[in-house]
Parts: sequence; structure tokens; C-alpha cells
Amino acid sequence: MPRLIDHDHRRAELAEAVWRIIARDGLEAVSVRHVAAEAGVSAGSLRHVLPTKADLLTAAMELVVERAAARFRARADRPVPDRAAVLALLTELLPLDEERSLELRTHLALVLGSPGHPELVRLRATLDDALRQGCRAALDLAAAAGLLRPDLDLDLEALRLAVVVDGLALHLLGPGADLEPTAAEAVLDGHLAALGP
Amino acid sequence: MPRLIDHDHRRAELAEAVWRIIARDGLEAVSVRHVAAEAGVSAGSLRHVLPTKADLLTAAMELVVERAAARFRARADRPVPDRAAVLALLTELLPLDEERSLELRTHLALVLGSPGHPELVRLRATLDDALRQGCRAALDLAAAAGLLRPDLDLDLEALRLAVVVDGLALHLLGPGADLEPTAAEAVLDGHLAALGP
DNA sequence: ACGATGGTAGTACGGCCGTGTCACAACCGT
DNA sequence: ACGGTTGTGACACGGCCGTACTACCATCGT
Repeated sequence: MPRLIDHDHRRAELAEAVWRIIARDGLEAVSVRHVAAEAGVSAGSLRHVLPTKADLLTAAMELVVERAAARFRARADRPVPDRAAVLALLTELLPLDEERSLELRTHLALVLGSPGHPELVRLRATLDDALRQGCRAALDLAAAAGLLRPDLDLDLEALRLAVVVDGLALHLLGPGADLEPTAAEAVLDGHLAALGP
Repeated sequence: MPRLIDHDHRRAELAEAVWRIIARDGLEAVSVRHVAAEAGVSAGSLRHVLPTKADLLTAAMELVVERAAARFRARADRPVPDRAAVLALLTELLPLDEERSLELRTHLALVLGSPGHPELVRLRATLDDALRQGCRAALDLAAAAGLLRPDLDLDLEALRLAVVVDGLALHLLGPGADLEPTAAEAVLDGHLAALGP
């Protein structure tokens, strides 16, 4: 078989296989064999790329961070002048499609499901920090567009916004989710309105 | 050994053992043997009370729902006249001590960690519903005390408040938590203030 | 063209898992 | 006092786990 494969690409495929298993069968179903089967490779082959299970979980989490960062970067680079665009930027942070739902489920399942894994804890902190900074950036844009009352404590409001976004995300995740996407958008819209003059 | 033991009491002990294992070692470490050891009984003995692992997880989740409901009932029964009391009622919903942290970790780990378990999905819906009703009740009390603008959509605000509470709870949960309890209370206080006239 | 290189797949091993079974010990009603 | 009931603990079983090892093979550099 081919002498050289793209390791990064293979790692991403395996990480996405982990995502799907976590979303479909839960964290407990994540085993080397299941992931290999889900990704369509043999278990022995998987071990050449990710030698241990901990590496597997770390790779899954790293890809979450990477994808989320890339998505936000793509959004934030564009000039964002009006209210609808700010709302769209925030909506981007919600798990409203399959990929983002998979990512968030993975993120939460790993963070809550395996404490004592230092790498995962570090990556969680990275992600939380990015969320807060993203909310802060969105607020700065909104402020520049004159959408915000001038007397707001932007640091506190960024934190509050991040909390709202994460809370919405949590309630959007099925199964057993109790929130419709439209309701989530309504909450976000109402929150932004409450920050206005 | 004694012919009659209190089954409910034993179930609660075992459920709390599950909580501790989830918080300390993660969901993957929850096995019949580990739980039995944590609770100080033999595995065979455990099986007389909770025959299968699914029963074990269900019992753990049921105790979460039960304790949370009892705690809220104890708070809500008291007359709640002023702003500080409303804030205290909401703070009650946050994982600011060991027991509530254990409960929330269990709740989230189970909901996110084992999809396809119908009983857990049902219990999650129960809990989410209770949270929303609790927030609605708190808002009603605040409104009766004249702490709210009269033009608010209380249903939407209850949802937003529930989202804030859950978001705060999520960020308060260690390890890797990025939120201090005082910051969480500040967010809650700011949120309540933003609802005022 | 042909070894060297590096990915692949199959197998093996020790360990823990969930669950079933069963003999035994402690308490109850009679 | 004693037989029945009920909780207990120990073991057995089949299965899946993570990991290690080792032939095999397609490609690449020479």
C-alpha cells in the first residue's frame, strides 16, 4: 500500500470517527476497535497514527478546537457593520448543524467524562477562553456600530454573553433537548436587544 | 446479616457512590465492582438492589432529580420578598458546594455520555423542565416585589434566565473551570439588574 | 531492478467488564 | 426453638478492552 499517507489527514478522519461514535453511542463506546471500524481502517493501522487511547481522545478534542477556531476566524475577518451580522456571528457559536453539534457533544463528553486527563483540561481552557474572546470581539463590533449602551461593563457583558451562548448550546443538544433553534435565536436576539440603548 | 435493610437508603448510598466516581474518575470508571467498592459493599450484594448497570445509572440520575427538587422546594416555600432573596434563590441553582457540583457533574456526564438510554433522556427532560419552572417562579416573585420592568415577556425571560443559570453552572464545573463563584454571582446580579426598571 | 522504508492487518495476551449462580449466615414469624 | 426468608459474598463464564508483536506488501531512492 502507499508508502506515504497524510498523517494529519488520517488523524482528522480518526478524530471525526470518534465524534460520530460519541454522538451516536456515547463516550463509553469509544474503543480502539470501534473507532478503527468507524473510520474504515484496521485497529493495528490506527495505532501507527494514534498509539494509545488517550492520544485518540486528545486528537478528537484538538480537532474540535481547531475547527471552532477556523470557523470563527473565517467569520471575524469580514467587516461586520450591522446588527444582523453581529447576531449571525453569535449564532455561529451555536450547535445548529450536524458538524457543530458533533463537535460540542465531543467537547462536553470528553471534558465531563474523563477528568484527570491533563491534555483535555488544557484544551478545554483554550476553548473556553476562545469563546469568551469571541463574545468580547462581537460586543466590540456591536459597540462600534452603536448598538450598545455606552455605560456597559464590556468584560462582564462578554462573560454573560458567553454564558448565554454555552447555556443555549447545552439546551440545544439532543437527545432530550428542550430547545428549538428558533427559540435559541430568539433568546440571543432578546439578549442583544437588552444591551441596546 | 440483618434480614431487612432499607432499600431506598441503600439505593441512595449506591447512587452517591456513582456520583463520586463520576466526579473523581469519570463516567468510564463507573462499573459494578468500582461502585460496590466505593459504597463499601460487595458486588453481589449491590446486584440485589440494582440488578444491572443501567439500573445503577438510572438510580444515580433519579437521586439527582430528587435532591434538586427537594432543595428547590425547601427554598420556594418560604416567602421571598426582596431582591437579595430572589438572588439567593437563583444562586441555589448553581453548583457552589460539593453536593451540587457532584449532582451536576453526574447529570451532565450521564446525559452526554450515554445517549440511547431512554430513562436518562426522560429524567433529563424532567430536570430541564424543573429548572425552567424554577426560573419562572423566581421571576414571578421578583415581579411581585416590583423588581422587574412591567413590559417583559416573562416566558422568554424565564428561558433566558435558565440558560444563564445552566451556562454559569457549566463554567463553574472543574477541573479546568474558568469561573470564580464570585464572578458567577456577579453575572447573576447583573442579569437581574438588567431586568429591573 | 531491487533492497530499504514505512503502512497494514492479523493475532496474542493479560485484565477488567457485566452478569449468572449458589452456598451460607443472620434475622423474622410462628 | 426453629424453619423460612432475605441479604451476602464468592466464584465462573463469555466477551471486549488496551496494547504488543510480527509477518506481509506497496511504494520510493538508488
